Amino acid sequence: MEIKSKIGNRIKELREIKQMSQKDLAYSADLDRSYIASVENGKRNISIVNIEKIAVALGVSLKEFFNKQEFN
Amino acid sequence: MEIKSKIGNRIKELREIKQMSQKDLAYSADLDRSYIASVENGKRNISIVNIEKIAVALGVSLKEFFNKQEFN
DNA sequence: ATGTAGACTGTAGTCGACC
DNA sequence: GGGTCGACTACAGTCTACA
Repeated sequence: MEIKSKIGNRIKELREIKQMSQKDLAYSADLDRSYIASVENGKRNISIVNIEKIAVALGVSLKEFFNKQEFN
Repeated sequence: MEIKSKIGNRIKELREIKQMSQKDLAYSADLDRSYIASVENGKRNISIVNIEKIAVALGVSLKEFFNKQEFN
C-alpha cells in the first residue's frame, strides 16, 4: 500500500479512537476540514509540519504515530 | 527544536552511519542534492513521500526512522 | 563534499459551496 | 458527519552554478 494511504489510515484510526470528528481534528490542528478528508483518503502528500500538527492534535508523539506494523 | 530540524538531524545521522555522501543519498532517493542539503539543515518542510524515499535509500523503515527519543 | 542562491514548475494547503 | 470540486495562494522540489 502507498505511504499516503498508510498515513491516512493511521490518522483516521487515531481520530476515531479519540472520538473526534474531522471537523474537531481540523480545528485542533489548525488545518482545513476538506484537507483532512483528502489526507485520510490517501489523496494528499502531507508534509512533516502538518503530520506533527495532527499528531499533537491527536495526543500522540511522532514516534507513537509511526510505531505501527504498517510502517515497518 | 523545530520538527524540520529534527528530521534534518535524523537524516544526517543515518546518512553518516551508512557512510553516504549527500550526493549518494540524493541519487538513491531520486531527489536533488541541493534539496537534501537544505532538508538536513532544517530549512525545508519535507513531505511524507520524500521522507519515505529517503528512509528507503538509508535502509530503514519509517518506524525505525522515527524511533528516536527526539520524536517523543 | 557541502551550502546556498535564483529562477522555475508543480503541487500542497485554503476556502466556500454543495451533496 | 463525511466526500469532493474549483479557484486561489504559498511553498515544495528541480536545476544550474559558484563558493
